[in-house]
Amino acid sequence: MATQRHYDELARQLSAFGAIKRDMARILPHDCPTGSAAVLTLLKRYGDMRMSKIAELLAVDVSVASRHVAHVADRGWIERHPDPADKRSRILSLTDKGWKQLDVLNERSTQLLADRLSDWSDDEVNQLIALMTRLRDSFGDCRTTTRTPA
Amino acid sequence: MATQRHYDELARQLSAFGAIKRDMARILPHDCPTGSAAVLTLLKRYGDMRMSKIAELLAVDVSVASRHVAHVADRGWIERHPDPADKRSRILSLTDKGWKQLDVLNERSTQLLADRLSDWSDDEVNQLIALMTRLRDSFGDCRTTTRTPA
DNA sequence: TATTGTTATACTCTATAACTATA
DNA sequence: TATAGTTATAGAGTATAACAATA
Repeated sequence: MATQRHYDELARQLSAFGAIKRDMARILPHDCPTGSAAVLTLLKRYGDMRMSKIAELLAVDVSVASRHVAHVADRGWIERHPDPADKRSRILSLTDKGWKQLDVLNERSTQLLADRLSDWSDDEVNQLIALMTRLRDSFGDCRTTTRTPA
Repeated sequence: MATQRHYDELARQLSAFGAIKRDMARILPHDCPTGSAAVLTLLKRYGDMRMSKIAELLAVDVSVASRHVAHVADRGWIERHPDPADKRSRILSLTDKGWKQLDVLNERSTQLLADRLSDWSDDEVNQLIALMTRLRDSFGDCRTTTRTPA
């Protein structure tokens, strides 16, 4: 349990983090915005999956995931195969073009981070990753939170 | 200098952080979106300042800051006084209504964080804040980064 | 009836560019 | 001529709700 002062500071850091995300977004090819990149990255990391799983991992509504997926499918980076076990569902999988696109993304993000984090040690990066992971866990499935009225 | 694997993981955490920010946004009054809340919070923290300073602290373009500021000014939460020393400029300051709005924001965000971070120690929160602050410093003024073409 | 996924609509945030007023 | 700030426009991300197809 932390103090009020800490909450203020954390809220401020969270708010200011947008600038970092925008910095990362600026290096993306302009036909591959952050939503598309996120879909490709998840498929690379976790393998084939269905729409609903993508939405869960992105922590967005299924309708949002559907849009991002449609965009990368239009570019030929993934394919949507009907699930034999449930014809309502579609299984997403990376194409060869998708893997090539991932190489581009990977090269660019690595270059950016190598530049920005040139004076960070392995250990520091590990600590940050660990704490960020824990924070995400603590927030859990955020989408269920009820919006407070004015 | 960290390894490729670390970069991947950090990029993933950064991407997934949006869910946390959206969770925080959901508790806001609907006439006070994140941009407005950020302006009020900065004025509370750093005191009166001009437009350009707000934009710098938010790490957004001045046009964006101008919109957020106009919104909170329309609600009567801040006032824009002409700067006697430079009539092009305007100095922003919180009104009594603004301070009351900040009380509301503070209560809500504290409640949310107290819930989400109930099992975090003071020390852990401090570590996270320190590392996030350092990360922001490492990225510096992100807005100058050149966009890469497709 | 319930669930998977798509689409239409609306809102927030953001950057670029054109513009006004002042330095 | 350069700078502070405003506004119009456009693009990306998101959520809600209505809908189609299938379970």
